Formats: sequence, structure tokens, C-alpha cells
Amino acid sequence: MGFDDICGTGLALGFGFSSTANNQRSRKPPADKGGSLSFEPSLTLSLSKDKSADHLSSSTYSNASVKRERDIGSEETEVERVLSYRVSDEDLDDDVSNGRKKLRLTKVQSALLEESFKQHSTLNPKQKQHLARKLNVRPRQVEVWFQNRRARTKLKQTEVDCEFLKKCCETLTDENKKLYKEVQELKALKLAQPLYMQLPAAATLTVCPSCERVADAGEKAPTKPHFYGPFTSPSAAC
DNA sequence: AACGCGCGAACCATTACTTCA
DNA sequence: ACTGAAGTAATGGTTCGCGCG
Repeated sequence: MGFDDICGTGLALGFGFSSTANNQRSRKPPADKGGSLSFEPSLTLSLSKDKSADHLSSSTYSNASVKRERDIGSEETEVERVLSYRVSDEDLDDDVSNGRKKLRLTKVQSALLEESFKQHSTLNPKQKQHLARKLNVRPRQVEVWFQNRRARTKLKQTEVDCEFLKKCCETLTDENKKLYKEVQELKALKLAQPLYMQLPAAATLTVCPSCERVADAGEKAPTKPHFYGPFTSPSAAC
């Protein structure tokens, strides 16, 4: 997404996203065991060739994943079910033969997974095995859950970042418009009064670019005025 | 050292199923 | 009872890093 030269002033605005979850495509788990995912939107405001980038990162993702009452019965019965739930290779074969079968995770299972995800968003094989045993589910299920969870986190973060950047964009567009208007006004002023001698009182504070001497309206005119016309070189005036 | 190959892990887009308003 | 939307478990394909011959 980009906004190129909105007001014709040579200013260009653009933004995009780049992930820094160990460079996103890195298949290795993050070095830091926290395994934090961070997605960095980059906001770029460029004036012709000059380019600057600002990396932003926020983590305002609110966890709303376990919000549905998906199971009947009390927590206790659920725990029992978690602990009695066994998945074997035969089950896996069954799934394959019967087509896709969706096993809804229980509240307790989801909560445990969520808890684990808070600690590290990626799992090494050992952690996966351990968690799978703890939850009485297949390691593959744990893996899939984490995958989907990461995807959800990323989506939420992208939404948040997008909102933020939209606001940035609006602000910058306004700013840009203001500056453009100012430029137009100054241009108009310059055209209307080609000679600096005709400048109104507010603009009579002049600086000679050559000697850098400031002269205001009240000051006695120097023997040789430092005024110069639009077609004369400033340096020639001194 | 360079290369090709196989494997495992992670990601992504998509599908399929479940739940709820 | 039906239906569409939202949520999410699962699948298939792709890419990458690594070890090995």
C-alpha cells in the first residue's frame, strides 16, 4: 500500500509490513525461548531521493480465543475427559479413512495450550511431545494448534498495525496538504510582489544573504541599501 | 569445497467442520 | 428449522536449513 506524491509536492508516503519472527522464513525456532513474534510495519515518508523508515511494533493483541462455551458439564468432568482422552495411531488412521474429523479441544486443553503459548510461541519437538502427553492429544494436534495460534496472533497484530498506520497516513496527508497550501501561498505572494522593496511591513526584516546583515523597517538605510531585485544576484548587492 | 538429495520444521492459504445469533 | 457468519482444527503445498554421501 502506498501513497505516492499525494499533493504533487514530491513527497511520497508508503507503508508495509515485515516480520521479524527470526526473519519469518527462518525455520529454526527463535533463539530466545520466549519465541516472541513481532511484526514490524514500516512507515516510509520519502522526499524525492531521501528515504527514511520508521519501524513500529506494538503488541496490543487481546486474547479472545477461548471465549465460547463449547462443552457441556463442569470443569471437573472436563478435566476427566481431558485425562481420559486417548489418541492412538489407529485413531489417526481412522481419521484418514473417514475423511476429515474435527476434534474440538476442550476448554482445559485450550487453556493449557494458551498458557504454553504465552511462554513460547513456538515449540521444539521435546516441548511438543511433553505438551501432547500432558493434554492427551497427538503431537501433531499441538503443532497445528500452535500454527493456527501464531496465524491468529499475526492477523490481529496486522489489524492493529494497519489501524495505526491508517492514522499515521491521515495525519501525514493533512500535514502534507497544509505544507502544500503554504507553498502555494508563498508562491502567490512572490509573484504578486516581485521586488523586495515592495514587501509589506511584516516582511521588511530582510537578511542580506551575502553579508547576513539584518535590516528592519526602522533602521536607517545604509548608505548603500542591501536591497536587491529578483533578477539581480544577491551577492552583487553588497 | 561444491553439489545434490532427503528430511524435518515452520509457514501460508485454503478447506471443512462447529457453533451461535 | 434453517441459514449465514465467525471461529478454528486440519490439510496440502512450499520454502528453508541441515546433515550426509
